[in-house]
Amino acid sequence: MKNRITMKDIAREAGVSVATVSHVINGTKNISKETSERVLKSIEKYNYVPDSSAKNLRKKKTKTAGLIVSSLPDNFVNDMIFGVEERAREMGYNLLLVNTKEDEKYEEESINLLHSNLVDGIILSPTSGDISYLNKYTNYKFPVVMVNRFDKKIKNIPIVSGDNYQLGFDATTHLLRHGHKKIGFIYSVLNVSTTEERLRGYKDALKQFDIPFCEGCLERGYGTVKGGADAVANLLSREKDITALFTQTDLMTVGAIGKIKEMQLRIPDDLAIIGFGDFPSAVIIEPPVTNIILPARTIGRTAFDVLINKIHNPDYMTHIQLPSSLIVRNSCGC
Amino acid sequence: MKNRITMKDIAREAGVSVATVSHVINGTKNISKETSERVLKSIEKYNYVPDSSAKNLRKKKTKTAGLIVSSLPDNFVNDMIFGVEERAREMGYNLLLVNTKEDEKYEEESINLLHSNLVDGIILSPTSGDISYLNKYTNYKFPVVMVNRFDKKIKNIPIVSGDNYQLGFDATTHLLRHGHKKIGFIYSVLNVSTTEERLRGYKDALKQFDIPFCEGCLERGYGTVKGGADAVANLLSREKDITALFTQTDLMTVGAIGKIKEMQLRIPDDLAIIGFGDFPSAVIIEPPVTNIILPARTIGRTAFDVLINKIHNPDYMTHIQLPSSLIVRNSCGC
DNA sequence: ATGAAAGCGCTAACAC
DNA sequence: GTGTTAGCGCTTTCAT
Repeated sequence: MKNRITMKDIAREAGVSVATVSHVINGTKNISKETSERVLKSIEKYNYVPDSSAKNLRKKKTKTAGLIVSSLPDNFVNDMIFGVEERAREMGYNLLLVNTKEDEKYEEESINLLHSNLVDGIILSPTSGDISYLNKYTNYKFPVVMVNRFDKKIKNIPIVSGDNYQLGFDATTHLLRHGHKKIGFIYSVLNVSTTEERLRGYKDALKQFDIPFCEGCLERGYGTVKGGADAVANLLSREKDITALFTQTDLMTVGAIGKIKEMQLRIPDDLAIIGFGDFPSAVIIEPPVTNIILPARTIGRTAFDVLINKIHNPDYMTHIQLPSSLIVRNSCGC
Repeated sequence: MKNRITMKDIAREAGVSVATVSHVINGTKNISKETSERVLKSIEKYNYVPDSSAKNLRKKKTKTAGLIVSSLPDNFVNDMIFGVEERAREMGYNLLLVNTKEDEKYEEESINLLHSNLVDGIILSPTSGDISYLNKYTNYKFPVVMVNRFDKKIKNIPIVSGDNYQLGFDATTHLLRHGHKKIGFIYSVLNVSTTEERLRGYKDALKQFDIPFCEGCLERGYGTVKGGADAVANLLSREKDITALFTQTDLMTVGAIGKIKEMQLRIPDDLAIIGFGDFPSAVIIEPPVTNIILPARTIGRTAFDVLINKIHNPDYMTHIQLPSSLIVRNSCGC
């Protein structure tokens, strides 16, 4: 393995000092055109790229951000990830991706590692566990922003999320307007702001229609197709008079629909359904499925912008809530 | 912003030298139990984490890998990404994710940047463009492995991909066996091994059934739902006697099915379809769609393992081809 | 078993 | 406009 070219080599080759090389690379000082060109030529010739580690050590910045997601990757999460990635590169940052798969311990380990000057800041979509350990980092101003899921108990941490309360309220209201009185709520993770807020919206919508909240209408399942199917089966065997469903992830929505069809129930006549999160095939399913969505890509992009602000100003705070929208198709009864 | 704790601080606190601290952290030398415990205690107390940049500079290794993908992210690519991510973390590596979106120039820039001691190696799913610039890196043994897509022109680069030739052959043969004589082939990127290999398989299958290859049966579209729909419309308006379709990405498959339904054609009676890449809702679509798949997650994981080998041994070479499998449902006519 | 010190490749303050 | 040099925080060789 040939030894790496360093700035010193370039300097020697161009007959200048390393300081000069550094300055022409970074444009940090006026260097005469001739010298500059000579340096550039050597750089070209040797295909030289400044060592990032050395630079990072010296500048105490890495120009990379960490993105830690915890969910089973569904369409929403994937879009959000690519939103972050897209914005990061637009801003000249690299992106370190970590998927904790709801593993709290691994989440803490990851943050600890990234925090070691590996990244300038972290965008975190946390697990449902106890994440108060985060205060350890945010307290002394290591830039962390929460995306999608948030936890108000953590101090000094900006948040970018969807307006999940309104989302829950709107989806439920829509079903209520179609005359449904008993609406199943299928989720995958509890103690997480997304689910909790939607649930709050769901309950408030019920209240507004003077319909009592029924504890048995809540059903938890694994956040996969299979999980959605199982949840529907359980829910329906327990609460026979449910006439509508509100599912919380696109994978579960698909599983739910599969199970409903398998049970020979008709959508939306026997059972109406609204899912959270759009997915490409929603239109071609019979009937086309009504989804309530959040702008995943924008949430990701915005989270990155907020992180940049936080990096530049350690006291920066905000809670941005992006609005949801209902994509009305037919599974809701419309 | 409080100043970062360094090894020096820990050393002072514990009343030892930095060398000792380093050794207890890394277990690189025998340190007496008492000293060791004292050091550990200080580390704990200050929540100290060694600076990664300094460590990387010194060791000339970063324990992070770069993953550069170029495709519009569909189900296959996403699964592959998480396969790489999963394996990376199992092996104690971090993952830098870059999506070039088929932008050749950005791809080259990214590689150049990552190569600057930012990552120990790169897993690349290249654009369709001319990537011979890669030789510049692989020639002097910077570890790069190609995943999914490959280009034999690059020297000294291991490859992990699906067996796309067999995939194309099998999918086409399956359709042929159902009696189809004119099969549309809908793809999104040309000059890329995945498409080219599948096409080669497609042609060979045709040959085996003594059916002449029809140039007009090939249709290119943008790799999205809309792209798939448009491609079908174009294809069908030109070649009216096509009775089966083989689409190359899951998004295009969905778009194609949507368009077919919109045209009031029946699947599989008027038009059979097999798509590449499975997607969660394939089962609940009417009719359930037959897909031919590649083990995306395994491909990702394997690519990472190959990268590790390449990092340890600069001369390591291989071309691993993972087999495809046909998920027979009903859209093919079965 | 522990410590002193060199040096990884770069940036930036300072000198000329 | 250009060069000298200290030092970022760590690992590691060599002493003791």
